[in-house]
Amino acid sequence: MTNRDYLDQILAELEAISTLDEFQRVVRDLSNAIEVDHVDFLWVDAEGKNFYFGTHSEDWAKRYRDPAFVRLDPIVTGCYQRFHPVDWKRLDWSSKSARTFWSEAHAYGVGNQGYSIPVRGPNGQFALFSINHQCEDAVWDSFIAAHSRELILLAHFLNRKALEFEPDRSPDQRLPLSPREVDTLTLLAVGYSRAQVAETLSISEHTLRVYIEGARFKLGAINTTHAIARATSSGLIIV
Amino acid sequence: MTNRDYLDQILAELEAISTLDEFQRVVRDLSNAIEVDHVDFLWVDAEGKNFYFGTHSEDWAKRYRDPAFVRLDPIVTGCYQRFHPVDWKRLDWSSKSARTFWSEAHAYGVGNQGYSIPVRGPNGQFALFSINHQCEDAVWDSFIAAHSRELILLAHFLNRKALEFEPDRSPDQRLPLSPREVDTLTLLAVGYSRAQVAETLSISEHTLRVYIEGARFKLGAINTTHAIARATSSGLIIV
DNA sequence: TGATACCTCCCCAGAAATGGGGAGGTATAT
DNA sequence: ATATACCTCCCCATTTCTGGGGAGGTATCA
Repeated sequence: MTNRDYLDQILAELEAISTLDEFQRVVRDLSNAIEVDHVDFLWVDAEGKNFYFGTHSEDWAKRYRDPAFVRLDPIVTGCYQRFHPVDWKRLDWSSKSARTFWSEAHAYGVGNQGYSIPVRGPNGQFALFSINHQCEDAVWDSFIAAHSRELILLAHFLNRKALEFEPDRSPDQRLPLSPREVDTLTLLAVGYSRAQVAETLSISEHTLRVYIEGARFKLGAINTTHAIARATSSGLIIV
Repeated sequence: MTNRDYLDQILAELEAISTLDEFQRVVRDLSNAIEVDHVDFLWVDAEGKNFYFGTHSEDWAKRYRDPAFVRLDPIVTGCYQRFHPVDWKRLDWSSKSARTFWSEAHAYGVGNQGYSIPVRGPNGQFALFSINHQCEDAVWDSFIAAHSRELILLAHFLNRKALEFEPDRSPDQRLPLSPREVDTLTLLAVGYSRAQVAETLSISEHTLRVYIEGARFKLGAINTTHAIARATSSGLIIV
């Protein structure tokens, strides 16, 4: 990573990838390119399924493929609601479970320094690109200061690539909601009852039902709650 | 943008910003740095409120501050569900409303070439960084090929900065949902009725109600639908 | 050890949502 | 010009959700 052209080469290599195996290989090679002990890449798709690999041991990786386990990791939970890249030192390690997790990670060979970059996709997909190393704070801090931009770009490209492996849920393949259907769902999503929505939109409640049912059908939802969940999580309505 | 150190300088400048005015100024200066006719930055926060500025005319900008208007722009709608940066030429301009929009944009001084980069925040925040220019296709294509990485990084940093101006909705300030509450909401979000959820979780429907009400309270939601909308859009549950 | 939060169970009545079926008027696109 | 999608209105019976109130056992954190 000392030479910037090296980054260009990695990104070009990443663009060219077409299989998951190649993807894994490129990610693993990153630890040499970046010159850190470990890198890993966690990706949670729109359905909540996990996808993980890196240079850590296979035992450790296996645990990350369990969605329930992942949510125990303070690093993941710490980054999930955030946007900025995070140095692991800055996370909250005060709780007992967090410290347990940390010592367990150590046992699996995870080093003392880490830096994670969260990136997100359009339907709530979540990618976390992390680098991990064993060294002193000062060394690490200056390393991060020097390379954070390259790392961000890498995280961005890794996420983009991961998205290509997701089954297609593009908007073109969905029936688009009509304006009234969007209005209806939007108001329902902010807690209005059907009567209130009908009044707000100045239409009869009967008419309203037509929209709700239309939206349910288009979204493949079996009830209103389901429709709201689908519409919000796919960005069709904004709450 | 010919010199890469220039990018570093811009990013450093961006980091140091603390007011919206400075932010606007830096964004506008980008058109010189990147050497294009126009740049603009649209940002939709977690509540759906818009935030827009750039080098386009104030009249044009005014329209973008209306959330309803923004959703008419084929560029915005085209990027909203996507992840990759998009060249405007590749968008769907076939519909009449899209063409109307385009000719109107021209009347406001928008050039023929454009490139937009969508980036997202943890709670569904959406940023769209666009550059716009008047030139021939070949010139534009090679320009984009040369600079797409810098532009992506810029979009990323602009979004990060914009998030700093958002009122704090960090997870720390929210009451966390209990595991059972998450289970409950998750199953409701996939369309289960209360009876089905109770059966799935092997608890009584009465108990289930306690969780639903607990979750509603914590999310500040006035009914279940509202709670689902909040939970999905803030990533507390994954659908 | 005490506070706090979590999980679990129960009743009842009123309010709201759902399912199914039918129909006319208006834009817009091909 | 014709098809397609959208917007609007209406009834009835059944299922589902909501509001309010009460209570005991367990884990965790300070």
